[in-house]
Amino acid sequence: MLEIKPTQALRLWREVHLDLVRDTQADLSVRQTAILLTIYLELPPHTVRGLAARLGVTKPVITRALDSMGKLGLVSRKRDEYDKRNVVIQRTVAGALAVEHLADLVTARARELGSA
Amino acid sequence: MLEIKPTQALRLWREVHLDLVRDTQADLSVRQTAILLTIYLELPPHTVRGLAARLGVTKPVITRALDSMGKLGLVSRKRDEYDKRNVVIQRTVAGALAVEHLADLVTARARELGSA
DNA sequence: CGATAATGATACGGCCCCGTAACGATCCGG
DNA sequence: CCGGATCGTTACGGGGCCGTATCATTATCG
Repeated sequence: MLEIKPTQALRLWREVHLDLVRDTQADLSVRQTAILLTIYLELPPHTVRGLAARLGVTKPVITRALDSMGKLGLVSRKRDEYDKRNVVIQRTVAGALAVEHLADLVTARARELGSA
Repeated sequence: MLEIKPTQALRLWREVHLDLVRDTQADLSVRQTAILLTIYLELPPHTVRGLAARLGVTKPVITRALDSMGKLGLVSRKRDEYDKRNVVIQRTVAGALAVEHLADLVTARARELGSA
């Protein structure tokens, strides 16, 4: 349970987004961010279909997001050996670092907030 | 000053992003979000050049963002009558509502967070 | 005045994402 | 064994955003 006022929420959101813009690297879309965090916060295993249902989007959205985030080294894919139709999405070191970095940004900006 | 743990920060970020994905409408980019919130949180007047400098991006980025957000009715533009080179960016009712809606999302999700 | 600077907009080529529809591969039930 | 269901991927047409370079308009200053 975390108490936060509307004005604080907006300032927090803005500051972190400014940080993300300045971070030349990561320019993930809203969808990609939601996918990445779901992979790193929810219990494995993760599948394309599962993520699509979880986010309320179509499967190609997940496939493409995994393609692009895979190029960035944020996630990786592996065929499920027991049901070769499935693909298991796996975490990577780079992905874990990116998620951790995001957490740092948010907590740091939150700490700076006045009570207004 | 707002105390928030890294795990809470990530869960908050994820939940709000999931909400944004499900909100069929707004699919603003990170840059657009930063621009919108800057316009609505910082004191006017706002200019293209000022926003570009504030965000550390080039002017065309701002122009294009204003184009697309203008189509969505989130902001509007007006020539500065005292220096006709300048364009003054103005807030709109729809934009204010969108910002307020975002604040609601963040505060609501924050309130749901456990202490983990 | 005229030259220079400053502002925002536009043109271009490139890349990424979207939704729909179709596809190959794999599993499963009769 | 084979037809149908399920999985993830790919193809297609369309649209958006990017960075660089350039532009027209307006202001400034000698």
